Amino acid sequence: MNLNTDMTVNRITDEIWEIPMSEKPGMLVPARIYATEGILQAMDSGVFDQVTNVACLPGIRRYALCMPDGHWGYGFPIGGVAAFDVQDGVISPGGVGYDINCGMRLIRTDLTLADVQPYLEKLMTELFRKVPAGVGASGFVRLSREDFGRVMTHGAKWCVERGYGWHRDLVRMEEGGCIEGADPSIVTDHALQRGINQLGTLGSGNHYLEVQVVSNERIFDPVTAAALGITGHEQIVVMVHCGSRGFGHQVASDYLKVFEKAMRRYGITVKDQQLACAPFRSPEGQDYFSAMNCAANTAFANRQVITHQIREAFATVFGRSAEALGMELVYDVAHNIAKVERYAEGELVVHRKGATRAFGPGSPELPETFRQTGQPVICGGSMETGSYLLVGTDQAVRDTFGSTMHGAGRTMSRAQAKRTVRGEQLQLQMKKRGIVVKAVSMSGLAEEAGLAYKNISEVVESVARAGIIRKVLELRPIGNIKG
DNA sequence: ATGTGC
Repeated sequence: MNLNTDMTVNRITDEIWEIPMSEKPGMLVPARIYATEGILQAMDSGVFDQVTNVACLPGIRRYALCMPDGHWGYGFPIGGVAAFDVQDGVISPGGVGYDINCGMRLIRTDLTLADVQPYLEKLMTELFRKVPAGVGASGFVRLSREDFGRVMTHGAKWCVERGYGWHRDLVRMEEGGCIEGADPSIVTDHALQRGINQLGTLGSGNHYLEVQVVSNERIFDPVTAAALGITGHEQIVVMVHCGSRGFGHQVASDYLKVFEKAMRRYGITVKDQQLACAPFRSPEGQDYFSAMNCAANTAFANRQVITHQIREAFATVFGRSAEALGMELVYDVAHNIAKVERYAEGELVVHRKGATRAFGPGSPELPETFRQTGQPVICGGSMETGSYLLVGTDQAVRDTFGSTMHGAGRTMSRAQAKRTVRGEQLQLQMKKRGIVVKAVSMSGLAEEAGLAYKNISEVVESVARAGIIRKVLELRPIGNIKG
């Protein structure tokens, strides 16, 4: 087997690979990578280096994990999962990522492809107008400092109370769209200033809003699909990928600085400065956790306001209310977050960075709505290929701290993609293939070309065979809004 | 990801 590492990588099963503790001095647990052999061989050397660095962090339990969409990231690999004991373990901003509570949202409709096709251009124009996108974009919601504080503490709940969306949306979000223990007083003024005008904005990079169609022949589990509101027949859905924008970015930057100093104070050494961390129980650790939760709630709120704007755009174009169009939320799930969860080892701080929670039907944490199906997992592919709706399993809870993959995962750097693809040409080609793209930046569009990403079907297949999700259905894009 | 640099 030809891998991009000199380390010993042992095959545990066809989809689970383990790097033993003997491969790097200081490893406290083995590292495990979930991937088919093909995907493992394509993984960059950074994944092997970084996942074994994570395995050296104080208080880590069981394994440092990486999902099949994994690639090199800041300190931790993107696709990384690591759980630390709440008593003797650490919390690390690099294990969450700069975009705190970057996540996915899926909205169903009663519309079909035939209903939407004649109005697709008009719909995408209206969505592009109603959902501000691009670096530094401001939203339509004007907030006082007090109100922004409530967004930080109440998340999507604040939005719903202000008329941005429906009360029944809340049950269809991880944590009900509102994480407890967010204290706005420990957020810097700088972060507040950056975030206060960005509610309801998409952002840039790989963030997008996509109109998709359910491929009838690609419904793998019709019973679960129906339970989640998707019955097929070329049904139209809307997917949103975005996070906490400048606010979360500033929170991450602020605490990385704090943690670099704190590490010296607590005598913690790490393999890479980007793994800066602090004991979870320390004042610094608790402050970051609280500030991170402020950003996480802001991201839930951001996706909630965007949902409101999407519903308005559809209502305008189709001349019926969003309720009449059946625009119910399917689910909203984070893929950049740290959370305290209980496992066999006790209470752990589970870091998921480019990894999605995937609780199975047996999880008492899940609301009644999902106790039969398991928790929905939304995986966005590249804008040229498909996306997936999956559900978590009880095996994921046992094997991977209730975690799975989050998307296709890059194979090509942004710079390389820009050298290979021209945005204008890509937009034209996609139009010919029936995908209408509205983009703020043409170079940004080129960076997100499908050829820069792994084959999402193979990535999904890895985790399906490993038993840490069940496949529900695949979605195909027909319209995309990009920052 | 990001007022895409301290």
